[in-house]
Amino acid sequence: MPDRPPLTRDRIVREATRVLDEAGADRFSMRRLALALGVDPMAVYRHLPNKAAILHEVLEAAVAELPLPDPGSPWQERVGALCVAYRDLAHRHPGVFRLLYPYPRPIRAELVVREACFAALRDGGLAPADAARGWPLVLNYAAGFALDELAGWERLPDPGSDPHAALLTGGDFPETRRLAPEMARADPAADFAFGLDVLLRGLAARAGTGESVAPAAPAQPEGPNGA
Amino acid sequence: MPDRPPLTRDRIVREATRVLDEAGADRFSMRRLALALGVDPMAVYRHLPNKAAILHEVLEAAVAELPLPDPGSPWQERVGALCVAYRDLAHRHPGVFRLLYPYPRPIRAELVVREACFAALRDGGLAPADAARGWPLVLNYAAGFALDELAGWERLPDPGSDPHAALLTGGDFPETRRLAPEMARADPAADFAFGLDVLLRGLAARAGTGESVAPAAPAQPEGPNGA
DNA sequence: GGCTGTCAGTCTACGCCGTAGACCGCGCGA
DNA sequence: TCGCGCGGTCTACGGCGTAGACTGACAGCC
Repeated sequence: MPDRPPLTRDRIVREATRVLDEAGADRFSMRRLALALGVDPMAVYRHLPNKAAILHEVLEAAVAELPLPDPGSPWQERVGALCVAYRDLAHRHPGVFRLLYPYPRPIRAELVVREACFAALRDGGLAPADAARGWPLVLNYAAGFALDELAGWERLPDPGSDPHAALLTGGDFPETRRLAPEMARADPAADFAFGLDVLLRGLAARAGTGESVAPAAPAQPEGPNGA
Repeated sequence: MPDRPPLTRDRIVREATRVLDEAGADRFSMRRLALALGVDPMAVYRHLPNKAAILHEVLEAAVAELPLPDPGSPWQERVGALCVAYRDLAHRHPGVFRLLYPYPRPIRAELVVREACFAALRDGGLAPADAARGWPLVLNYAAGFALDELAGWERLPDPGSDPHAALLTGGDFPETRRLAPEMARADPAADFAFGLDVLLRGLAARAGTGESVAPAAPAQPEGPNGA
């Protein structure tokens, strides 16, 4: 093993990201990672305690890549920018993103993204409780959309076609059949814009009313309520 | 191995569902399933070709459990009922649901659910293209919300607390800190209703305009919301 | 020089995993 | 009676994550 750059936590995380994106999560193994690093599988354990820790660091690093919206721009633009950032991340790191989305543990780097989202929603006039609820709403939209896109790419070929089309022949699905041409006309950008538009319209409408769904128990006499 | 009920595809799928929900996806193995069935691991292969096929059938069976909304009720109620059905499914089959959501292959049983959703959205006055786009929007909302809930339960204890709270101590997150009490007041039902409300308001507003984002070709510079 | 400790990386081995392929006993039609 | 297919079993292979012992290079100190 001549003149190989020394193993570092950073190099491991970067290489793991690459392997994950190129090979997919289920083909990612310690042995494969070590091979890519030109190193014995056990060498990695000098720097990170186990496979789970490696994956966690990969996710942290990926989320840390997310650009934050300009706090000076209007709140809708900021929410939109966050969604776009998530979608771009999914395109850049598909393997990582598929791990990230249903990931059960909290990610440190996500805090700043959340903070930006909260601030935008508050500026949009949402009551505190609704701003708190808005974050998963926005995140889930962007992430879910991106995951659908990734699944579609994976499916190939004929990217525009409806994945269920082949199954349609049996049953009785008039609406689905009617909408098939719409779905075949793949325009992810327009689709994404549609969902974002619906979300923002909904949030704006909600902010307009000034109301909030009453919390379960009136235990707490409601803190800072007015914007 | 005395007087054991005969192995059938159905029994395998049912037992696999149970094991998956109780042990989680990463502890689900052919050997564990076979043990639960009281049978040699290889016996299962007489009925289903491999592990992936078993998981696929488990997902099909789970999705087939989804109740369909009453086609006579108003469209908003129907969309809401679909979301609730997905959430209930997640509660009933957490292990399965975690597999279901980012699942890349199409599920036959989902066709009827999609059909119901399309019909509701069309009845809500959405243009065909938007009805097609609305389905993933609605599904992703319900599924994403349910996944968040599952992750929260898994995390335990102190279910109401913000998972990031412990990480907050370091940085500067005024909005997050301000909303912390809101987030600690866990009321999933109200949270779910909020998101649904936002979604339905957005969809209704969108239907009201009668407009639809133009499909790719005529290079309309931007949708109603430039990102 | 030798002695010691530390650090980076390697080697071996264990117990899991999915599943290919040979095998076995039984019931049934001929 | 025979043969055969069907349901189930056994053995084995290659790959997995990682514990634990090991090796060599180097630093500090006498």
